[in-house]
Amino acid sequence: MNDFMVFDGINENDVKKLLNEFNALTLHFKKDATILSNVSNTSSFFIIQEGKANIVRYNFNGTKTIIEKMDKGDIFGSFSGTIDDDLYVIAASECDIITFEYNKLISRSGKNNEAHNKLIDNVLNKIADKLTYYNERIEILTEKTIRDKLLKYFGYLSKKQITKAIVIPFTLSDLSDYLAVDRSAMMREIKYMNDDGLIQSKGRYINLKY
Amino acid sequence: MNDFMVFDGINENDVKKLLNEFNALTLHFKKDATILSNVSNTSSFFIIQEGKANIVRYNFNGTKTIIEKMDKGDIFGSFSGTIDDDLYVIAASECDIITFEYNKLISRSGKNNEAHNKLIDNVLNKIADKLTYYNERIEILTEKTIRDKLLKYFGYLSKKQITKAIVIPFTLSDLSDYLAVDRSAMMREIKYMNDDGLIQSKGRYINLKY
DNA sequence: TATATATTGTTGCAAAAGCAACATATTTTT
DNA sequence: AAAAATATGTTGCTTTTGCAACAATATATA
Repeated sequence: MNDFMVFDGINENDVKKLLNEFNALTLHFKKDATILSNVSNTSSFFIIQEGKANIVRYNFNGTKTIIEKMDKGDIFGSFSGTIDDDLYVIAASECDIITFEYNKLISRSGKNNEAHNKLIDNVLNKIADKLTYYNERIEILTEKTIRDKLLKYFGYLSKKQITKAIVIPFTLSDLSDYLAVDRSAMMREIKYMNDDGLIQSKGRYINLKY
Repeated sequence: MNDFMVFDGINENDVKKLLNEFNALTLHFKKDATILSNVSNTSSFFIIQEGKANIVRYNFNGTKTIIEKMDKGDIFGSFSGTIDDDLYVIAASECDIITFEYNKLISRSGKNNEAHNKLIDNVLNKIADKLTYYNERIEILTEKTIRDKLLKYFGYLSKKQITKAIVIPFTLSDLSDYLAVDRSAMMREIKYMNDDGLIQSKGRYINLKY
């Protein structure tokens, strides 16, 4: 989701010491393996050391919904935010996951304070980033029309990519999922926006004309 | 949003000491006063000690949107999550706000460790709650039809209120805002749901029949 | 207790969006 | 390089939703 790691700013030795104190485990998963079931009930804390993972809901009708796509450096655990118990974390690629008890993170011992402080700071920042990301999505989803959703999304993207020549970072199908609209209806709207001169686009490459 | 305070589990004396160390200020605001403008750029941390406040966006066309309603015990600051700069925090009632530099919270001195640890734990939990709340809203907003949105919302509410005889905790107008749908269309759908025997409702009082 | 203000409830009509069923293009796998 | 699998692009038709403009209650304020 964001590009920093929770161990940034802590030297490698201190990271080792901390993980040791926490009785942390590093687990390896193959693609599509279940990393965690029943997300809301875990007392553990997870860090994606390497690879990708998704938070997924399996719906009663057999379909699955990707609640969140996570990358290297992302964290998850019961704080990931849900009151549902049908959520899973699934490896989206081969990945290495560090895990330890959430309590260890919070309750500090005397030693290694600097490193521990920095870690907590990083975790807070990570969660804050997650909040920002969620907030952004809510802002988009509360827009009434597909066009307004697209415009808001493009706006955010333009801000992040610091250009009006934006590139959608996933497939258009995924975009329609993200915006929670029908894909064909979204394609139609993109066409209309081209017709109206609002944008000039080809596939995932979009030029904002405003 | 949730019912615990960030100072829960810390004795009053330690709270005072901490706030002193943090150079915290307690500010009083009258209803509709601006507590904070440019939310995303603050380096301060805020706690609602008493009263209510809203995170609000003033749209270019003059309308305002309530992004989040906050109560006693809620916290806000740049972590509140937004990349926009047109957000304000407005007092929704008379209120007392505690504020100090976010840095003070993170960087721990030698003394008062127990209390400080507990505070950070509470803050993490608060933010995690916020995440849960946001996540829930996203889940609802991604439902396709108004009926599905209502059903999902009612489901969550039923879980929280531990009954099928739920009471919507705000006006139906506010509910339509929360669901991001037209109010009259929502009213119509509620009527249809009554007709279909899915629910039995009168105003904000709803009996789930499933 | 009037009066004003806010909330709930209702409806016809128009606009937007979803669905389904394709064709075409691109990417991945064998 | 073929074949298979994904992804993109398009359209007619139907359903859902939004909008606007009300009436009827309920709640707050003078």
